[in-house]
Amino acid sequence: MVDVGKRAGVSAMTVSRALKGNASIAEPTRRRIMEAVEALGYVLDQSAGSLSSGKTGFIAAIIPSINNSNFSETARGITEALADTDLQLLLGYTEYRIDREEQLIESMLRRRPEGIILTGGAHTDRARSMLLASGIPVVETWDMPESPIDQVVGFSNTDAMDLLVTTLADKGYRKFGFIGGETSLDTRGAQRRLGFAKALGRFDLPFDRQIATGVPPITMKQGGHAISELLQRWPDTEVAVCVSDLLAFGALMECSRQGCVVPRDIAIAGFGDYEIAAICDPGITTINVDCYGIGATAARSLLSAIGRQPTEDRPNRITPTHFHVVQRDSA
Amino acid sequence: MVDVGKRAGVSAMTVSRALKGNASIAEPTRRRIMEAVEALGYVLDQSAGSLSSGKTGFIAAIIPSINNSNFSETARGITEALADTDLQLLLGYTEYRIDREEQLIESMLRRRPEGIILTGGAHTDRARSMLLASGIPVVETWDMPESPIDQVVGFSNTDAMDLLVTTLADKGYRKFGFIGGETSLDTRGAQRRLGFAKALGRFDLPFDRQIATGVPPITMKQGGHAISELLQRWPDTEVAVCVSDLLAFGALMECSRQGCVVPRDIAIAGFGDYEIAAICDPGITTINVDCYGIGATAARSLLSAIGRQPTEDRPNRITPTHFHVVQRDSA
DNA sequence: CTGTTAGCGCGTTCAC
DNA sequence: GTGAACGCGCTAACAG
Repeated sequence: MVDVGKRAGVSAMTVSRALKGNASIAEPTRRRIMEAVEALGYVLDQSAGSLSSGKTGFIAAIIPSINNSNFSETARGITEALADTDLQLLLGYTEYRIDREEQLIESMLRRRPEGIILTGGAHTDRARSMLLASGIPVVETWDMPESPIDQVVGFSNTDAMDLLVTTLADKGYRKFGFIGGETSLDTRGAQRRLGFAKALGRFDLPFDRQIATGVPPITMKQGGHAISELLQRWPDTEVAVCVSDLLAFGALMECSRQGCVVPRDIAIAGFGDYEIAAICDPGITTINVDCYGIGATAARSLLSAIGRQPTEDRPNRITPTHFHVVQRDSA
Repeated sequence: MVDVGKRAGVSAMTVSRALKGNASIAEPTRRRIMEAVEALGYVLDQSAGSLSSGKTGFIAAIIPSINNSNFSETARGITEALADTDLQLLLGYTEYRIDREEQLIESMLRRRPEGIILTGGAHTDRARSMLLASGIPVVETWDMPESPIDQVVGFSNTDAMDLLVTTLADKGYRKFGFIGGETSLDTRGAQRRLGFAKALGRFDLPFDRQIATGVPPITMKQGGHAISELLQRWPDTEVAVCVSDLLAFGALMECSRQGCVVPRDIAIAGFGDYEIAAICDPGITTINVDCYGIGATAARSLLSAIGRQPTEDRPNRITPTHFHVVQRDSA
């Protein structure tokens, strides 16, 4: 930067101001500086700038998996909301492991992000205390935690699944099966399972037809195995409710292979409203949870919290996001 | 850090050494320091550390879309390869826009990454010169560029598609259709289209049955529209070759809705070997391109280049990655 | 509008 | 095995 200054005949300070753009610089000076910058191929060193200014320009976000379009949509929402700012997204993924989340939080905190967005409300104690000690705003998403760390932008997975099952029961289904993963690792899955039981409980229907199929990430393939197992153990099941559309799709295809017609022989429902749910034949009845909106809203909340946003409306600590049933042909 | 030192009765310097772990510290001292760190919830400030040491600990990677499992697998490969190092991934996505790539490269270069991984070989001139000026190792992936910037880990999209089409022609198909996107934006798609024409040219078969369906990201839905258009314009088409499995799947489902049986009435082939290609019914014949391996190899090449890896074998500037046809029932 | 001074929080280097 | 001085490249604050 000093070199650039020399070449343009000004001090490093003036170069800094010209590059930031928000200070007043004489037009000719500015032009000379820009030319020097071009000629030297100079790019600002933000690590040094952050140290000096105390602002790193980072927002950290942690999602369970990068390879799941529900969560990557949330990441897209965050990115878009940050587009007009000079903030940069530091993205990490946990592969659904809470211990990896803790590591990730620590390594991100080392970069001194100005805010952090998490997925879910389940964290290790150490993670919680590091976040608290950091003093930066935190947004938990995709959940309605009982004891939030700071802000929340999400929905109750239990309520959402409850709504879906209630809708199906209202349509006349009585013999429900549930296909999910090992609950220990997939906290959102566990909550959905709870919603399944809760809804059926209200209808005085049994909710013991449950298949647990491996640890997250849950794959389409597991859906195929699970539906076979479900139908083998309880052949008269009327509807299989899956913890995600990916599982539902795998189940659907397995049925197709076995010559079992959906929804005539068995109905199938999913969760998440992935692209595939709308495209496959029959389309999958599911819950849409506005993944993109969760990310965009979480990012905007963070921006208000760090005073980078005109704070149109006072950001609530808890922002519930919308979800709704999408009726298609599979159930 | 000074505070931690005070609490433990040592200088900040000793704290720094204790936290890095590679220096020799008396065990009792070390324990006192660690206790103080815990008590204060202290987390190292890496921006300051980088400035001082000249190492930021960042590796930058840019992919077209986070919401495409081929590319997110590559990102996973990179992450895994970095797992045993103290390097952190700075991930960005361009939404398939070369101008966004340029912006992204600039904002990443500001963070002074120690290496950078790009997708594809098409970049703006300014992007190229910034990368060159930065002096850091660059790896281009998912392509075989004619004039590489530095290292390359990838394959020829043209050759891969050529192989697929040749395989299909060998099986007896003669009337080929092609479904892709607007070539201007999707460079890899354009190369695949070229491979399609090249292979058919060798067989003296016509390659004019081509549908272009919108700009990337190409969705499953577009596959449905495209196959309808293809069959309307050229009803006797025997096989529809799609630029990606997502398109192929959309086409497959549209056929299913129209009561058109695959592969009896029309065969369909894809590209990328996405999870869905193996699960759907019928399974999609496609090209597997080892997405994960591309990422892992690219990251390892970078590690050697920056001397963070024992450089087992001299990293070649050009590392071709493997691809192969996966035969399933759709074609 | 532009320059000067000081210091961000660490790691490097050298001394003890 | 530990401490002190110094500087990384930049920007905040204050002059002029």
